[in-house]
Amino acid sequence: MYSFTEENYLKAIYKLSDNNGSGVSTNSIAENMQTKAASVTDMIKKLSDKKLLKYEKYKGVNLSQKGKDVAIQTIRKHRIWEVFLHEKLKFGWEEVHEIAEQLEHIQSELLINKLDEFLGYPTHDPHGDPIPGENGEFHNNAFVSLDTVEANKKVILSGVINHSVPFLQHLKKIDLTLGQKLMVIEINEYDRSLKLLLNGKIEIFISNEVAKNILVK
Amino acid sequence: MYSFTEENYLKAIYKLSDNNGSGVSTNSIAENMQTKAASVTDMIKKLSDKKLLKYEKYKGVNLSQKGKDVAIQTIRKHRIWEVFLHEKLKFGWEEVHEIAEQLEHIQSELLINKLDEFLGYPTHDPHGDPIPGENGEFHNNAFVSLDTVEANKKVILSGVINHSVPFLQHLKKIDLTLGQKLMVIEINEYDRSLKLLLNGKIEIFISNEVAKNILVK
DNA sequence: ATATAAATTTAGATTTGTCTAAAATTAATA
DNA sequence: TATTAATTTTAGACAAATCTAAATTTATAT
Ligand SMILES: [Mn+2]
Ligand SMILES: [Mn+2]
Ligand SMILES: [Mn+2]
Ligand SMILES: [Mn+2]
Repeated sequence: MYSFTEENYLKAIYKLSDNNGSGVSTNSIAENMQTKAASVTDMIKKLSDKKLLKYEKYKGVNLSQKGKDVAIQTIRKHRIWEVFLHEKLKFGWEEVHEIAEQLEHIQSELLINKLDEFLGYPTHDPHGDPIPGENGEFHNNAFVSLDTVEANKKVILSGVINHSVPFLQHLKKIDLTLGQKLMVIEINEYDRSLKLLLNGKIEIFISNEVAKNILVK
Repeated sequence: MYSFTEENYLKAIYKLSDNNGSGVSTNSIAENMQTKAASVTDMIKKLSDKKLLKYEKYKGVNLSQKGKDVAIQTIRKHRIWEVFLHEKLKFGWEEVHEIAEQLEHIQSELLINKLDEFLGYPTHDPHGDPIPGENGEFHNNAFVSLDTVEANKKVILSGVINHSVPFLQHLKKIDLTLGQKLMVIEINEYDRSLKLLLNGKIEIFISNEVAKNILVK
């Protein structure tokens, strides 16, 4: 139905939309897609012709309902594939994104629904991001970032805000993985760094910078 | 590394090669790929420049070792994905090919090897075709077509020669599925049609045309 | 051996997606 | 407000893959 490139543009524009009604700028899309502004202008003209977004010269773009639908379905496919790669094929959570970038463009609704069933209808991907349903509905995840959690409360590591490979590798290195049970046992007032208890056993220290980027429930 | 189109051309040429040293003709490639001869000429020039095949004007093409390697790895990916779709996602054997045509182009050696491991290193795809190993080695399957099997010998349905969707749907309709235990209990001399016993229970009749296209072991 | 037919290649165009450099518009600043 | 700066769009080109129509080469038939 839609090309790889079209799906990637729609996904990028969707992620850059703040729902403030303000159009997404050409430059921000170009930066996000690692391409040039001129290429973006060319492409948004095509997407506009196909009624996937509304485009006003020099004013940026806004996705139409149709455009949002395609973007959300692409995100759904991406995140379901990430779950498969992590849960079934045992890829690290820092490895799944790149491969899912390819798999998200496979065209078969039946495939993604059967895969969803095979995985037991997961609600979140390995980074803690919610997986939209078949009809595009998002259920809000009530995750909070670890730096806001009070001391001596048991929580479960459920996601990350920073998705970068270096950050994910760092978490892996200090044994902070998805599903990990943990408790804040000390909060240093000075720099808001934390002492954590993992699985009721090991104690580790993390900086506030790291804590801000960890989601727990 | 190589584009979808390049992989598809190499796969088609590989399948059309008879190993007689005789070049694969432009027209046969065009027919196989559902494209025009002129497009084939354009593409084989590019593949020749990349040393993936040897091309002599008006004389057809022969894959180089490099070209064969790419073709075989693409076939490997295709067949492993078919096993996944059939075994894990419960797609019918008439449905897997089309989706595998897309999945075979996903680029990640690690992915296909982890998938291979996840599936328990399958040796054959859902149509009974052998899956080449990581280094391209084919192990010969010793399957025989059902019309050559003598009466009262127990065999297992292990593959098909005709891969067409209508043929596979017909087999499904008459309960002939992969792994089915069966025995020839009567061979009609007149038209070489067969009476079969399925799972030691049900008796069915099949024509010689059907029997010729079924592989058993 | 010539003529006709079939297969193959070339010439020239098209579509998709990209780019650089230049022009036009909008935003920022003095 | 006038000038400069930043953003965005256009113009023109390019690579990949495809096509149609015409030219060329090879095969077949008289
Ligand atoms: Mn991702
Ligand atoms: Mn993710
Ligand atoms: Mn197949
Ligand atoms: Mn197959």
